[in-house]
Amino acid sequence: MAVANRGKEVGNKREQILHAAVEKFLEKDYYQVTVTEIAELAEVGKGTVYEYFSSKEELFKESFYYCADSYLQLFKTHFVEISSARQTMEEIFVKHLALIKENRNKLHLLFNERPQSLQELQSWILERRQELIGGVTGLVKEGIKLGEIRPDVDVEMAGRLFLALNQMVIGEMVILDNIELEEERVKDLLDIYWNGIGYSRRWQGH
Amino acid sequence: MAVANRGKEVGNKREQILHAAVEKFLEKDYYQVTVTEIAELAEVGKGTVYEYFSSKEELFKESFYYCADSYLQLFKTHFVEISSARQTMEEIFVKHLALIKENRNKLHLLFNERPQSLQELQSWILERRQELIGGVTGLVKEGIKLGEIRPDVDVEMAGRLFLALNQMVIGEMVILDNIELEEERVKDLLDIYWNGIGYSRRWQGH
Amino acid sequence: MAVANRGKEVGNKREQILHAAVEKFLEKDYYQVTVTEIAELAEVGKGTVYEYFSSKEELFKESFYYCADSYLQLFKTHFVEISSARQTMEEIFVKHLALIKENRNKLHLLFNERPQSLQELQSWILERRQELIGGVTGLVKEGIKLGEIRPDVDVEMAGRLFLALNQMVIGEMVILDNIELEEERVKDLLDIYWNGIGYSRRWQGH
Amino acid sequence: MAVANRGKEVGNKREQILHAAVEKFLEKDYYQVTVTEIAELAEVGKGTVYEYFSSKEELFKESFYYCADSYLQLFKTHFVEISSARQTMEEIFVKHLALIKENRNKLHLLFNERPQSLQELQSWILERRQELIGGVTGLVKEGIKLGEIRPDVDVEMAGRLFLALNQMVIGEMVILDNIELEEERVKDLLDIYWNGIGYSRRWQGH
DNA sequence: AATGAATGAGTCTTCATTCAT
DNA sequence: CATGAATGAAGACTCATTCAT
Repeated sequence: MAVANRGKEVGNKREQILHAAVEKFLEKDYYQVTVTEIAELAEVGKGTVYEYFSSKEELFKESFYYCADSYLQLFKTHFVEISSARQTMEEIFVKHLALIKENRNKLHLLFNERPQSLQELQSWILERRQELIGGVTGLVKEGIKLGEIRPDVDVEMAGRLFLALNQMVIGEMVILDNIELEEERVKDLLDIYWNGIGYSRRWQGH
Repeated sequence: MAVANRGKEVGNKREQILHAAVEKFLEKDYYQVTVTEIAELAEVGKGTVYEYFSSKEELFKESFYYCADSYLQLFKTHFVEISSARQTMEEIFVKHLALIKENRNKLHLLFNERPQSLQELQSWILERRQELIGGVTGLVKEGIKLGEIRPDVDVEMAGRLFLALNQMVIGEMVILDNIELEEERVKDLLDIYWNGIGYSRRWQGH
Repeated sequence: MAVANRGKEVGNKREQILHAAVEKFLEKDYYQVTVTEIAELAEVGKGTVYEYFSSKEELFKESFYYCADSYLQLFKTHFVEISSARQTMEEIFVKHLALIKENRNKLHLLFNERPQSLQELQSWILERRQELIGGVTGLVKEGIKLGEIRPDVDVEMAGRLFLALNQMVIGEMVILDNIELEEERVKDLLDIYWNGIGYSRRWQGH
Repeated sequence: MAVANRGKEVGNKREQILHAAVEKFLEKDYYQVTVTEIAELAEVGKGTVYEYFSSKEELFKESFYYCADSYLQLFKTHFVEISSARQTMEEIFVKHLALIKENRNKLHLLFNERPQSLQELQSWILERRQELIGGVTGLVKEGIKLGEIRPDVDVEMAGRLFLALNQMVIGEMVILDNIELEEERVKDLLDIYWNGIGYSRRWQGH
């Protein structure tokens, strides 16, 4: 018994269950995952799940928060002390790609079907989203201050578009996962975002 | 008359049910909508639903296809005989916005979570998506030929980004529906797409 | 239309339906046959079935009677004017075998699952059975009178056993249909019935 | 005690359900018995039935096997170490009769109509039947070796007929249950089987 | 007479949750 | 704390029967 428990901390069981839940919710729909299944994978009794989580919905929410965390962190750590908007965006973008490659699964959960009935979760997502938008919009403003971004740009739209860009990459790789985006091509996306696709004087000059 | 009506009647019942289904599926999860509920809304017997649709899954698929149709048409009608890529994109973009305003609901279904278990549906969506990507990529190529778009752009990425742009608008308006995008601001998005956000010489010249 | 109807009599529809029903009930359980199925095979509308038969149960009963008829006839025609019990039994036995070979299907219905709820049918079967038993018992009595059958035999048991013999052949061939009984071997059965299996003086004498 | 009881308890619930199922299936058709009904009779929740049996079909099969067991045992225990075929057959026959009187109900299930759709069950029955036939055929062969049975008899047919004899008794008593066979008369059947009904020299000598 | 669209009662089965041990 | 046997509400689906045309 001691051996079996080696390395396991207090609060261990809760985590076992949470991990099992995440694994299952990544694999299948909320509705297609059964509590029994999770309990089995976590190697605990079905009743034990209810010792730590009040319901299947709660368990899903916690799983979702758990998976969302690293994703949100990625952005947040870049919203402070910017020396260059362009560079920061590139960093976010590249790390984003790396994160996806590493955690393809974890992210999947974020975009899987989730029960609309979990109103609390929906609100949470909206709030986080507002935070993100606020963050990237701030980034754009900073870029304008720094003279990197043209001052007539609609800062909020620009921010939202940057998010959309990032999420597009997720869409391609995680949801549809039928494409293996190379870093090069992904950077092209950012280039388009920065320079536009239009053939202006700038390019004519070449 | 009898003959003409018989056909209509049949179509009517089927449509009644389909409309009811769409309405319900817009309101709730696939799994949270019951066939009984749909039958009641359609004001037909439960068994009648099964006269026209072989299963709940089929009913959902048909609902989805029904809602997807106008959306897909929007793009497809613009993929032929282009005189200007910029103008075409603007047209698509504006009509897209109009469509959203008119059919907020129908579109909602397209972007709602859908059960991954409906594998056939997933494939259908992927295929349609590939078509769309092909279409917009073609549009970009055309733009290059016409000298509107810079030739060094990654055409596929540019195409995908255009799609992402459009879908972003949906995301903002339909899914989150917490914002009432004005046409002006939406056009700003397209401007960013075309000219980029970067402060290049072009802007410095002003 | 005239061509399609050629050879069809009045009362035709009823027979079409009955034949279709028999065919279906031979193929599958009462409960696994649907009225729709029968109507389709009979090439009539579902409602038409109910014009001629008041219910599915009634339709089954009629099908059963129809199939039972030829079987019962076989015996009945031999219960009159007997010159030799042994010979009559052989005749019945051989014809029985022939009937089975010809109508394997029709007989199948008689032994297929039938809804116990059809009390009326159960009674009918019991009555017919009593008739048969009466008949064969009479045959045995006749045999005794004619000096062919030993007078100390329990006539009713002997009669019932003769029936069992016949039904065994059906059991082997129709229900289990995993054996192709040759006429020779079947006659051996009758021989056993007539002479017993015991090694009595009779045989010792050889 | 706890351990011993736990096992018993589990067995008990399963048996409760099985007994209830047998009772119901004896009473009515497979298709006319509902799982709810069985659960009620067993005094357990509907869901509990599915804890112990994966489906209604499975429950029926188990009920059938349960009922078939004692019947099959009866024969099997007599297929070893025979000193007299005649005596063994009599023993089987008499015990068969006793078994019927005791377990009229359980046996009923065996000879009730059963849904042909339960293919697995049909196979099982055929296999058991082959075993029985093999057994009784062996018995006949033994009888020939022992000089009790005439050597020119078709052993398989003789075996099958012996089975038919036994089943006839069931048929008369259990299925039709309109007759209360006395042991005497039943033995007469065996006598016919052994000595035949024919009036040979043997009898003329009396 | 003939039809077949419409119906809804009735079934099996699943699974989140509870609670006695 | 931990368990898992027991539960029953809920839902998809079938099909005999009816009835308007």
